[in-house]
Amino acid sequence: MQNARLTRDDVARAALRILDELGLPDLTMRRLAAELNVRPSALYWHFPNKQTLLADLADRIVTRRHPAESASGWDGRLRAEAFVLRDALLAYRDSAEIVSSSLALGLGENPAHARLRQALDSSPFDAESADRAATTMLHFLLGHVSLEQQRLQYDSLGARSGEPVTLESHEGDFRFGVDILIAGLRDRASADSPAPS
Amino acid sequence: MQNARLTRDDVARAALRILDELGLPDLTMRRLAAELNVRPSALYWHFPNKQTLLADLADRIVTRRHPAESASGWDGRLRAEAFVLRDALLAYRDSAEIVSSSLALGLGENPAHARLRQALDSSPFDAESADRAATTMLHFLLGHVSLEQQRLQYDSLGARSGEPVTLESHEGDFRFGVDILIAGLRDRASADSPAPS
DNA sequence: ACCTGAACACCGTTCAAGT
DNA sequence: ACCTGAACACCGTTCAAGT
Repeated sequence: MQNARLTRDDVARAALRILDELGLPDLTMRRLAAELNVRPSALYWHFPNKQTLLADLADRIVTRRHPAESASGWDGRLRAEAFVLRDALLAYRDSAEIVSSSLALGLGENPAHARLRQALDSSPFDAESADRAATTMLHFLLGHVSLEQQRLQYDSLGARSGEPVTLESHEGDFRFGVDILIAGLRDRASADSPAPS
Repeated sequence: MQNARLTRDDVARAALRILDELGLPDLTMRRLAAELNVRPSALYWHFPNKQTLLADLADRIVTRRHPAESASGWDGRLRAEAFVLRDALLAYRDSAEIVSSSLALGLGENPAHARLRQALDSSPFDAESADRAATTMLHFLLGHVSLEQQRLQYDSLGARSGEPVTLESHEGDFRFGVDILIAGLRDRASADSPAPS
């Protein structure tokens, strides 16, 4: 049972395992070290601190699924990207919270934003508006999935008042938000480009 | 210098003071107790735990400013409510994060959601759509202000790459999102009610 | 009713020293 | 280069006991 040398990758992957087995609150440096048969201080050779590790996880979670290519038009692509991102987030417990806080800390360019932004490259919006549109979508998306994941955990834990809150209802809520946003963007696009007045 | 008996209200108000003087990370039960010249365990007579205290703060922050009445139409009211909520949040440091996590924990009906929802009472949407619309707006709003507050703190702390990020640019981003959302809702409202096809 | 004292069971992080 | 040992400076929470 000799331990092979640890790589940065080993650490991140073990962290992801703990994350969706036990959830974010139980993803402590000490727990992670124990999982890797190593003393906690060893982790600080591979990552300068916990925040950096979490940012790395956020990247891995978001990058896992690749962009949807088939959709047509900037609106179709933006919509497809939003759904793919939601799927990617739903694959790991508490992922939305991790991505949100990494976004807030602003460590590097956020890949989730970059992908939504890219879908808008073929749109009639100027760079500033495209950025804002991507940000608006991202905020809605993270807020929605964050809440969805918390509800799932609460429900599985038993105690919840009233309705069971089905998966379909969550997807319906999500579709509603995405559709509203895209309809609003289409409206602005047609107001901006053909009639500068 | 005799200490008068502590009330629940005293605790909450001291917490709010610490919050916008030092920020959420420094709002610990031990620091709060010290501020009130009391031992940490004393706080647990007034609040069962820290989460409940934070939920109480979230309520106070959101309820501080009262709803805008003057706007006309459900869209005008929704827009006004969104701007008032943003103002209320900007009045306290890290408030968006507190409101978000209280929302996630789902302690009681969220007052922020209730106010956005109320603005939609006069809209043509059915109850489910109105709920979804309010939720969508809330997610965007909290995500936006959360990021805005983090950026403000980062900038004031010095180290930041590139642009200074002005207050106006944040307000522009916010207006953009709100306008897109409302345009999308108007679009759906006119598609739903007059032409069922 | 309201609070203290003292403990329990934890955290993230640093850093000299080992191999 | 990679890790241990040991410490530092903290957390939230509980609960018997005091007043």
